[in-house]
Amino acid sequence: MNYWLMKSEPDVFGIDHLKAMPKKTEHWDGVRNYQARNMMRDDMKKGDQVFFYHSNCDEPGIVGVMEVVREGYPDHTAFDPDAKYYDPKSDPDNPRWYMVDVKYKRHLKRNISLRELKERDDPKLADLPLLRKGNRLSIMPLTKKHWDLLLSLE
DNA sequence: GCCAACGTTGGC
DNA sequence: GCCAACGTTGGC
Repeated sequence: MNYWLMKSEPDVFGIDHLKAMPKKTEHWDGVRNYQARNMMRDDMKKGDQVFFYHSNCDEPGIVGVMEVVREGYPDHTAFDPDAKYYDPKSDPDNPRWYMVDVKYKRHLKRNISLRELKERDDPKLADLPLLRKGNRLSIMPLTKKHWDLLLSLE
């Protein structure tokens, strides 16, 4: 089992949106970054646990837990000229972008904010990608140690 | 293959 | 809104 963290802007698609979906499940579309694409296409497996992270908001941080319920498949929104993340270089015969389906599991008892994690300044969290300067990856792998440590803070 | 220009992310 | 830190594009 693998552990991940995925970022989304709460104004666009937050954890409450996910919870409100039928079956509390939604496809994670719109990722247009190759590193993140590769992880969704190749590495994310059914049953993997994922932190839902709210970015670009008043208090960026980890807000909940979800689970991968469908493994990588082509992101069809890339084929749609009217879609926000349309990419003419991706077509159904040779899809460039992939997504996974995730299911809401629960909110954390409290939000674990980025600010708090930085202030904590825990050496065990030093190599957490999230805390590394300039890291803009919207999907990142977590070690079980990081996962457990973060969960223990809730 | 280099690198300047440009676009995006995301914290602040 | 600003801007640092990237990633991508495309001319050469």
